[in-house]
Amino acid sequence: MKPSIPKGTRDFLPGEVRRRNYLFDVIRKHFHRYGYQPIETPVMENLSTLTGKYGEEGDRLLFKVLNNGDFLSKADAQNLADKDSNAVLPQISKRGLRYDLTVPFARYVVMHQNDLAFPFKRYAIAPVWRADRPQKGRYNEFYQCDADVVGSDSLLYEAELTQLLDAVFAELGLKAVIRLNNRKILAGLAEIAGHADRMMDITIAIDKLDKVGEAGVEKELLERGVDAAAVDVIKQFLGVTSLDRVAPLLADSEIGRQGIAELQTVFDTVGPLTNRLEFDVTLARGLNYYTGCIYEVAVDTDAHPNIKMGSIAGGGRYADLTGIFGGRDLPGVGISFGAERVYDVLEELALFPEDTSHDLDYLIVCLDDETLLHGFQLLGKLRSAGHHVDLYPTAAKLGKMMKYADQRNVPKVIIIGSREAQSGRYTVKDMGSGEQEEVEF
RNA sequence: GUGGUUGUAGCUCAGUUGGUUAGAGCGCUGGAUUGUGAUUCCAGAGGUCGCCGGUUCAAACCCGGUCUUCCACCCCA
Repeated sequence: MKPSIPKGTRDFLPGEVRRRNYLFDVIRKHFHRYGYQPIETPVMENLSTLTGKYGEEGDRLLFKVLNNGDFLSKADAQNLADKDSNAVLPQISKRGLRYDLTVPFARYVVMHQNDLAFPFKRYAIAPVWRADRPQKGRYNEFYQCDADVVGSDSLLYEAELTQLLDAVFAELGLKAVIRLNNRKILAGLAEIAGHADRMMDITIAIDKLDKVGEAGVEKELLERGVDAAAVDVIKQFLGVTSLDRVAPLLADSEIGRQGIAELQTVFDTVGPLTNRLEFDVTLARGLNYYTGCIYEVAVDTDAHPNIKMGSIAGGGRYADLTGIFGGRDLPGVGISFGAERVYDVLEELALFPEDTSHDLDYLIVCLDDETLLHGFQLLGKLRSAGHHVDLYPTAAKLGKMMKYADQRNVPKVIIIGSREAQSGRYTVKDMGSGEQEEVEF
């Protein structure tokens, strides 16, 4: 049988894992520096925890785990006969793989609220699963790197998370654009347009501006049942890129003014950044639990032209996530790095540091059985001194061993023959330059 | 979930209107070189043409199904 792995999943070679770890380490370091604490939750949650939190579309993309045992005997015979998947599903599956890290976090906060000090700041770097159709930069299993804080509605956290996003991309050497908006501005926009109840339809449509253009947005709005007069109002907002200019448009909306004020506070407090920070009224973000500021980060195509990649990080504030699980209604705000996409971009731009290309400092090779034992002893000595060292385990032909060293990308090879074993002066070859010198350890 | 696309050696890909024995480059193995990889030269091994079925005297090639890849939607990191 031919081995394979499920669609949308991947194996990683050692070099890829080193580069991924570098990326995770950078992100983790900054999470830690900003005072976020690590937590862990199961990869499986009860399906009841997950369903209904991501909208109808999200429910479809949840991976369901089949119950154990004779699960079909407990399913309703009529539902089975009708092949009614939706009706049978809850009878045969009570668990599912997590779809993101935020909803499990909300569940976690409610379950452990008496053990946590609020505001509670946590981070998690872990895989999530979505039964989406795979594309480039889009997998069924992928890692998210989340930092969230619950238990405070201070806008300083919005500013802090903006700084955190900025700091991570600055260290990675990736020029990014951090785009900011506020759901309250979108609510205000919908209100001004006379469709306060249609905010979702409106935001989904205007979110596509950069993709389909103004005419495309107009078409989509009309298709979604927004009348022509409202479309004209909405169009006024589309080209606006500054808060000052959008404020007068929202003067008659209480919630709109609130959104403006919140964003203004964030812009005023965030301080100097390495990357660009922009207000973008067309930024919507799908997850419907966001209620306040929303973030999205993209590669800065001025600095890195030819990079085609969707958003590489995102986040936002949610007012009522824990309420769903019956806890105190704690406000929260968080961000998430799309590790896979950031990885792909770093790879494409060759931004990974050189030292992620190898794992060893030295490889020891020995020319005969007598010196092999000598090599093994040197191996232990160098390892004790903190070096990353490996030994070729037999006395093979030197050419073969050098080739192995080359494949493992070892920077230096220590060659031990009878000459070296006797003198204690080892021949060390620099694989980059090809030069050799004699060294005593 | 909808529509399309891809699959041939370890990798990247050729392969004519269906016609004998399916090729190349890189990689791999061995040798030139029993103390030198990456560079040079020589030789060799390696393929159920994704899988299942159908059409045909004959299928890598045509048809159906299925899996996979990538793309556009939907949605999203």
